[in-house]
Amino acid sequence: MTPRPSFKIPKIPEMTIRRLSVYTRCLLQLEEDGVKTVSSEELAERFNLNSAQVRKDLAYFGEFGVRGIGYYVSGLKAELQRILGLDREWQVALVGFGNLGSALFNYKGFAHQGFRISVIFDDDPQKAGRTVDGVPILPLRELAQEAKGRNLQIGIVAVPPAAAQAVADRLVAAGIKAILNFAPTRLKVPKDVRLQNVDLSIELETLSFYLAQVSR
Amino acid sequence: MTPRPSFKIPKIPEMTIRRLSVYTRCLLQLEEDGVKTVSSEELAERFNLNSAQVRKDLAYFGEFGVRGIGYYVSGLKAELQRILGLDREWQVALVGFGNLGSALFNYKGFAHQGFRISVIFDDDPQKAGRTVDGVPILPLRELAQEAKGRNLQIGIVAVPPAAAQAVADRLVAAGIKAILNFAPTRLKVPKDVRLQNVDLSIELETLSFYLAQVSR
DNA sequence: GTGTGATAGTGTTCCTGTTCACATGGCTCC
DNA sequence: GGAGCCATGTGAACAGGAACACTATCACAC
Ligand SMILES: NC(=O)c1ccc[n+]([C@@H]2O[C@H](COP(=O)([O-])OP(=O)(O)OC[C@H]3O[C@@H](n4cnc5c(N)ncnc54)[C@H](O)[C@@H]3O)[C@@H](O)[C@H]2O)c1
Ligand SMILES: NC(=O)c1ccc[n+]([C@@H]2O[C@H](COP(=O)([O-])OP(=O)(O)OC[C@H]3O[C@@H](n4cnc5c(N)ncnc54)[C@H](O)[C@@H]3O)[C@@H](O)[C@H]2O)c1
Repeated sequence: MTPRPSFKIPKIPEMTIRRLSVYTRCLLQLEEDGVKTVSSEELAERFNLNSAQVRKDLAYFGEFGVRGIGYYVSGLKAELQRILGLDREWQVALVGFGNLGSALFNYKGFAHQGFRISVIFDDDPQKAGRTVDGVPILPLRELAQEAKGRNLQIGIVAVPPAAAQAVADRLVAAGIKAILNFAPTRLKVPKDVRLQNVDLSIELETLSFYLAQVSR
Repeated sequence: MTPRPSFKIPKIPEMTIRRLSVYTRCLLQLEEDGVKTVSSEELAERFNLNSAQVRKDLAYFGEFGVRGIGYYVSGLKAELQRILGLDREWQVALVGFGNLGSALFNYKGFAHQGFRISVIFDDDPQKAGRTVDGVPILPLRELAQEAKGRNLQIGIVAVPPAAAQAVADRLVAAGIKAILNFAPTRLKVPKDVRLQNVDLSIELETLSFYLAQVSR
């Protein structure tokens, strides 16, 4: 019944994955600083969370630690990068090259982690046809053929809310299995497509809720 | 002991607040479409979640519904906006006017929800001193005095990771109680300051984890 | 005014994720 | 080579949020 490979994966909590990401970043820093080993306790206090949490998160994927010592920084870093799929390059399609889309494109941090925006789609005739930093901007209708030719694996949706579902449908139809959505819309996608939403309004409204509470 | 007003607030789950935000957006749409009432069931299926969830979320704050009918769209919308603090205008300070900062500034959606970016801080001498759309860009050192004069309540951190903690410290020192952080850094702030992080690397890495899993 | 149907509100159960606590087991030093 | 150390890995307790199922309540029809 499960579409997952059968050999393992005892169901990993979503939050664990997010923390792995954070640990990885921390390990990169530690490695740079020349630190060789780190304990779950040390790692935990940097993010003020529980050391058992850290151990449990890591133990989902294997026994990376050494009792009495801790974890070897570069070994663990490599393991986590492999687990998170950061040991390879992902081809990313950016859809929507407006305010947000261009900010994302110009941000160099993603490329360092192996996320390569190799093509941009935008239906604005002023933009489509141009090239930025050697990356072509194409009309959305060319998505299907480009997806295959470029082996696109991740789609970023940075178009206005009204266009978001249509764009997502196209991405899905093109065989893309992972979508990062910035539009404030609840997109419908098939179960085998992983959807991650970033909704800045929610973040701001959480803040204003808090402020409204304390100022009442 | 609790700094919260004593009359109510039986501890609201974080996720409830985030959902209120989503409900509000949906209600705005429904109102626009001329829909007068909506049931918890209808509301729930739009986000594929449970109708009991919706009712419980709303019941934390009062009895807004009418049994046998559902919720009156515009009444509920107004209530939720009040609860989320969207019935007033918040003064927002944007720190860092680079790729991301300018995308956020140019986005008009926030202003409609009452979040007004009334001043920008950036230490780049090429930027500081200028004005964009009537909003001044100032060096960070002027934060303290501006915070009082402009009654700044929310700070957005959009500077490089290395500068983020220093900026956050300044925001805190200036009396700002709510911070939205885009830098991939775990900021340390006092307990009475509400911190909301948006970490796009985590979102992308969650996607690549998923892709790496299924392709194994 | 009363009956009926529909839906909100809520106590309880269930389940997932977090924390605790301890036994396990590799490393080091004598 | 054995003893002691010390941080890991993990089963069990705990907590908090989500789902369920039931009861109370309201609108409306007759
Ligand atoms: N900019 C921000 O800071 C910000 C903040 C929060 C949310 N968002 C959301 O992110 C999304 C993008 O925001 P933005 O500010 O970049 O908007 P924008 O209007 O600046 O850019 C949208 C781009 O999408 C393109 N586009 C429109 N329809 C398209 C289609 N069907 N196919 C291909 N391209 C299409 C447009 O040509 C334009 O270039 C929006 O959904 C917005 O709500 C943005
Ligand atoms: N742009 C993106 O899409 C993106 C994506 C993910 C994360 N981020 C994060 O968001 C933050 C901003 O990214 P960006 O791409 O806009 O960077 P950027 O370099 O384009 O802009 C940073 C701005 O901050 C200003 N600044 C630097 N130090 C400052 C200080 N001490 N005080 C005041 N201003 C200062 C700089 O002058 C510059 O204008 C970074 O932390 C980055 O990691 C950005």
